[in-house]
Amino acid sequence: MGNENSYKDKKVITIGIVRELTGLSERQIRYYEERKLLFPERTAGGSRKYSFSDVELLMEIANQIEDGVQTHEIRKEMVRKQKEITQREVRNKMIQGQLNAQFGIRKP
Amino acid sequence: MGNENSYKDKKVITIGIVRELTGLSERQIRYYEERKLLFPERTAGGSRKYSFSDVELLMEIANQIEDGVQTHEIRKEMVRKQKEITQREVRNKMIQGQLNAQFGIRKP
DNA sequence: AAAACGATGTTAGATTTCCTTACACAATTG
DNA sequence: CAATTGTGTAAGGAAATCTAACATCGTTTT
Repeated sequence: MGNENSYKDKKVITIGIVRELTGLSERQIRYYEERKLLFPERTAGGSRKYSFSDVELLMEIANQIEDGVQTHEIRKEMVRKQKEITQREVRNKMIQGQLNAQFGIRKP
Repeated sequence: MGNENSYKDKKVITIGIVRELTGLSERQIRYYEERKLLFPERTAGGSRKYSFSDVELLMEIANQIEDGVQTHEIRKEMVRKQKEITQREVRNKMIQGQLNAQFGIRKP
């Protein structure tokens, strides 16, 4: 269940490299953060750190922007998708709870 | 055959992050490069860029050093292993060539 | 023993990278 | 028309990185 996605999601890439990888300007990258489309971490000194997932996300964002979609719309869709995922997880957890109640608890 | 290793081998991590990830000092990281144990790329401005593979390699190096192995020995072993791999590849390529010669060429 | 080597720390000064804030402006939206 | 959106650019400062050099100290070689 836990992903061996250790690399893809690790926040280790500075904004300059992200610029190189995506072709976006630093201004754009920071702006999309301001619009709450992605959430880089920070070094102790305050520099942003991104993951490969972030890079991929940025490229998708860039495509949507190019198609005339506004950041606000992009965000709405992202939140919607995330809610879906979270709800599925909650449901699964509940089902798991039921199963544990029925079969998981053995008398000693 | 080609690895979907797009992330692991991509050189995108600056030395400060590598320091955090490995616990080594920047001095050490640069020194091991001087001893030809790893080969970061550079940004346009000259900053070093490492991959996750490099980070893993650095941790292995750190272990060996701790065991009293010298960089020179580490390098010899690395070269040996690499030669092995290369030779296997050459062999495979030759075999592939033979197979193509026998079966790959069809008359039209 | 003296000299050389190996591994690492530290310092210094220069350069690069990154940060925030602010202003500008064109295009789109309400 | 007023507000919002998306982006560029500039300024000034702080953080991160670079190279080169010198210092230390343990180990190896001569």
